[in-house]
Amino acid sequence: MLQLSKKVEYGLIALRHMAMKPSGNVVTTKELANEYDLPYELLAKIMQKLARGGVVRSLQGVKGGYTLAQRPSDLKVALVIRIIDDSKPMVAECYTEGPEGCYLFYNCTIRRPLGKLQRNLNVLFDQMTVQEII
Amino acid sequence: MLQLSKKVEYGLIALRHMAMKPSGNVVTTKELANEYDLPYELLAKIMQKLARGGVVRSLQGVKGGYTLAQRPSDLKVALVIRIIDDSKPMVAECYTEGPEGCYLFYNCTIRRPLGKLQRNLNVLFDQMTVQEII
DNA sequence: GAATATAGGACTGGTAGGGTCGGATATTAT
DNA sequence: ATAATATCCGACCCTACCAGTCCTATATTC
Repeated sequence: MLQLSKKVEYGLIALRHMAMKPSGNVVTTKELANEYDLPYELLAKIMQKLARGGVVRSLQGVKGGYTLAQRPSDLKVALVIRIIDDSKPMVAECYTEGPEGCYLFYNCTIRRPLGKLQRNLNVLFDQMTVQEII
Repeated sequence: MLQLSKKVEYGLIALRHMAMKPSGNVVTTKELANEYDLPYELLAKIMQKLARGGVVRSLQGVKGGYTLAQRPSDLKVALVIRIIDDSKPMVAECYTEGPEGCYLFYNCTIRRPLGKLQRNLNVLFDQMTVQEII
């Protein structure tokens, strides 16, 4: 359906929330889940991914939580998608791999033309930062 | 994963094929399936949808098949997606329905910002025609 | 050491997408 | 007429993926 996954949505909501607080402010998953009524455990996983991806910094322990590891103006939406969904936002899968990825590869007549669309899409996601979604 | 469905891909391949033939040329599903090694029955369904959607004209019977019902330069990729997938290419589902569609609606903080991205995406798909993918 | 936070593996359940099958209908050619 | 060949269309399967849950381990604070 060509649609962002809920995970990405939740991730963006969380990052936006953090971006609106003063820099360095610690936010817990619980707090986020309550505030936006998101499933806690799922959100927790997302935050962990964002932490592994270097987008947020995690602090363990009783006073722990997450802080933004990058300035919102530097944080590209494309990166968030890549981290959470383990993939670039792509129009067709054939843009990742070579001939192995798609049995149509040589027969596929729309790969090249769709590339144009793909590039435009990339630009879109690569330009938009978390700063802009505040 | 934010990716075009295979159905849409197949549909575009078919339409491109037809667009390259002289106008009015009749093409059968069988021919298309053989040429591009696509699953016949699935492609047949897609062609039927395109016919119902007014994108191609169907001719039944032994000498039957499909012809383009619109000039390739008029045929928007967005329309093809809408017809085949029964949906607009959307970033988030909340852009279809009102508050009923999404329980987050009022809490959702990214709807408005994502709208910008959505509009850009719409422009992309609305501008690109089948003519351009030849 | 109790409380509370992240870390992360395992599992479930629903749904949509890709693909298949069977039969009905229309048209042409023999 | 009837055989051949095309679209039409409903029903079905099956697999993969996604959202969501559960449970346990680990780190940190008080």
